[in-house]
Amino acid sequence: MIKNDYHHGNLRDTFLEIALDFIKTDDIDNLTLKILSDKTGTSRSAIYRHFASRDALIETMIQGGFDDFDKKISPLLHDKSKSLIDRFYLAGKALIDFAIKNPNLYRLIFGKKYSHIREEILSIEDEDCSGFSALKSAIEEGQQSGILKNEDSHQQTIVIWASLHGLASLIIDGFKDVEKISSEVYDAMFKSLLAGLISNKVKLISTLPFINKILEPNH
Amino acid sequence: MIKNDYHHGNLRDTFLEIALDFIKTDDIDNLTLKILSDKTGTSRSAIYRHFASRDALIETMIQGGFDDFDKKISPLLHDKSKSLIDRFYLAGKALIDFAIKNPNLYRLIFGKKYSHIREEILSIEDEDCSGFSALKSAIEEGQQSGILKNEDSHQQTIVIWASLHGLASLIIDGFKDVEKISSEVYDAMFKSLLAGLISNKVKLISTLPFINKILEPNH
DNA sequence: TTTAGATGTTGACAATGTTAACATATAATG
DNA sequence: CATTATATGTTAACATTGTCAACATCTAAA
Repeated sequence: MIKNDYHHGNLRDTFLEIALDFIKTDDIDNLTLKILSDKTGTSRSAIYRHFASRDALIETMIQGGFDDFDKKISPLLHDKSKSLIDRFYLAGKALIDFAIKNPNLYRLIFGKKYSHIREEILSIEDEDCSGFSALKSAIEEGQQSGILKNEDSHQQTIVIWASLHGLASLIIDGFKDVEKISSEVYDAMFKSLLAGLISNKVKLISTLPFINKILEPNH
Repeated sequence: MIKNDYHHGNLRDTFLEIALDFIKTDDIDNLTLKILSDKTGTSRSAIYRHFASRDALIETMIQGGFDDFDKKISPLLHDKSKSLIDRFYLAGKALIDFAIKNPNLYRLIFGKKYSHIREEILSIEDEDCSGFSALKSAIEEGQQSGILKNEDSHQQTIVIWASLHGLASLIIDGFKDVEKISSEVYDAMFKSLLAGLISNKVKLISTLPFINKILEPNH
């Protein structure tokens, strides 16, 4: 391991750590190379020995962030020890939570500016690791077991994903009215989504009291 | 009117026009003062006689853009010559259309960066002009006439708004899969939202064949 | 006609991302 | 061990950016 006055030893990882730490409290646009060099005690151009450009650093951040995101969402949808409805509820809530806890990272991952990186990741990504794919699988599972209406699963997946993404965005993008009641609104949205998804031929049971109330016949 | 070699005559409006024209095809981040000065044949600092800063220009753009947006959405929801369901459908589609036709403006208006301006506009705005308020009124109208479930109208408004905003965002923020089938997904989302909203005690009729099909009892 | 105010220019500033040329450490090779 | 190639870091410069102060010019009011 290289480590002395001249060589830092692990600059690449340190830059990434600092950058990921930075966007916990500030927007990526405000991250300058000077901040990175000051915090590492290096020169402003040292970063170019480890990343082709500032954008390349950010793209690496996105890859890591996407991984974190998938790891929080995907397992919840795959967890067969829970009912399908519960899994949907918890995964959706996890998405909102992730956005609230990491607003700048969430925006970075799902925003327009670096969408080419996201699309690249999505195209390479292992099917079962992706949160989106996991949601689609769960929906198809529900359709096969007769719990959910038998409609185009890809469209259904997008509808749900879009709804959650929209709510997350409103919450973290400065819509104060929404931010205030984010928790209740998520429950309301889940109700609405469920009503649009479930087949009315099957009676469901959830372990979450809140959800059972929704599922009652004459709600 | 001031107009000669030295004085442009209407620089302020011209700057705004150029800027609004610019974001038809490019992101606001790429709009520099040099672009504005080159296109007007003025110096790079001329803008400071009309706007306190680059941000101030952008904030003015947002005000105008928000106006345009409201003018496209609000009337559709207020148009009592159409059935409530039709109004919902058309207003939602208009929102998606606006985003697709003006992606950079849409992002500017509803993004995080200038949310303080948006919040200020929303707090001042005439209730009936705001698209959000119009949606809320329409929902309450539906609740009173028994068409819609009688739940918290503010929450319902946010749920619908968030869903549409999420779909619009996915479409314009580089999710190629969603962009491809944006039209069909909107219809699917509308179905889903409707299922979550309508009271199952009342039979509805829409003039849109697509919607009537959804409303059939055993769909 | 004089003068105040509005509007535009010039030249400078610091901050930014980036690059080329140079410096120094480590690692590989003989 | 000595030599050399490679990796890593520094320095100094560059163009671009938003911004501002000092100055210039035109319009409009007194």
